Amino acid sequence: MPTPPPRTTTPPEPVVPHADGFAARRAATSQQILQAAAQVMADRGYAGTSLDAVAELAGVAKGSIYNNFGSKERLFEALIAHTMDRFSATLAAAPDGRTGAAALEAVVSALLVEVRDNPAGTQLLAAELFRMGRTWQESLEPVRERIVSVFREVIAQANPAADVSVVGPAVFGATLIAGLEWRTFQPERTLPDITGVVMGSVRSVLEPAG
Amino acid sequence: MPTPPPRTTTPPEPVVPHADGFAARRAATSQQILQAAAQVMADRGYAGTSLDAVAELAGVAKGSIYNNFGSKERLFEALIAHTMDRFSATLAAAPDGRTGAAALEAVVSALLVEVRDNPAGTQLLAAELFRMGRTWQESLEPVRERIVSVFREVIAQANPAADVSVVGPAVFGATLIAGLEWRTFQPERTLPDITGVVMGSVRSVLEPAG
DNA sequence: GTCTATATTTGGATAGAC
DNA sequence: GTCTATCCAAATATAGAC
Repeated sequence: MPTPPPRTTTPPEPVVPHADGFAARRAATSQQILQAAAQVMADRGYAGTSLDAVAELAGVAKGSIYNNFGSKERLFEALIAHTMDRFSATLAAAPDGRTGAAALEAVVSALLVEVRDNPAGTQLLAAELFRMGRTWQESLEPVRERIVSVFREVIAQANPAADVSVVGPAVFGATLIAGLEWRTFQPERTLPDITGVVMGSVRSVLEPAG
Repeated sequence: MPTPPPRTTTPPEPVVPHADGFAARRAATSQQILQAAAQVMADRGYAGTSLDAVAELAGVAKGSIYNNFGSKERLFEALIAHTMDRFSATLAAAPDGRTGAAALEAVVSALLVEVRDNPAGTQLLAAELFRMGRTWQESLEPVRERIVSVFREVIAQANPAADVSVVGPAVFGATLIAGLEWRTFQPERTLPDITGVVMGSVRSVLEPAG
């Protein structure tokens, strides 16, 4: 490949996303970088993502990534933390006082909403979550644990006899995979529709035994 | 890192795995490379795996990888194909004439057996399966489809009213995630035990409606 | 057809201008 | 604090001996 032509993206333009006054303009580039990183890493995974690609998509120089995050690994950790804040907050708050089947349905629906509305974050999580090598185990295991624990707890509350250490992950997996399939192959279907089908598939976890 | 000491692995030894006569010695190094690639890629993923690491683990020179597979991408494709042969053959053959709940239980159990006995292949598949970028979509989408279709078909046979396009992936996801959790955190539990818990979680897919 | 170099490219990280 | 330019390690791929 020859020398790439000096990119024509308006260079000095200050890029004010939504001029809302004064303070909230500070970490504008950080947000752009995070968003771009989420997109690229969702496609190619952590190792497969080059910071050149992130910088190009974010519309910033590669040096800015280092000024804002220090290293590729710390960028990834910041991205995971950012994604997790949204995930865990949404899932943990979903029951909102409900109990039993209603609580489980709320959690299932909340996860499906994330799959639909935050596809980059969801796919990054799904793809990296299964890497069990000691490399990421430290930074990703707590993430998996926090998500699964929401399912475990709501199921345990609804059915104290349930074997939540296996059933919790099972319901989580059913929701996640069904959600990915929904978003990819049947996006025209509605959230209540898919929620109902998933709940219908796993509703026996709330019943005594088989 | 200084010059690595000239590796002490017995260099010229012909490495005859199981001297069984004549013909079946041909692709010995290919098998070693595939097995090593499965192990390393399960930990680090495709992009995170260096051919140096594969060559070292396989006990062959890096040049041999190129003689046998041509490129890193073609090695990965061969590995996926190899893993898929085992997966799809096992899952598709699992029902073995059974119908209804017994057929579904056989498929669930067969997937759990793979998770237990073929951890490298399972994790590679799980980790790479969720990458939706057009990069791997072409080579991995058929893989996902073949696996999910086994679940869809056995459920459709057992319960014609089931919404298999969503329920199939849901049961697959429940089994896969529960199996990974089993293998990682509770390996002391037995296969029939886990199979029973998973089946108990999703048994309602075989019933009329909720 | 497997090994030991070596070539070439990619990509993480840094230095210094502005 | 963002950019351009550069360094350097790592990794894909190739050449050629044996």
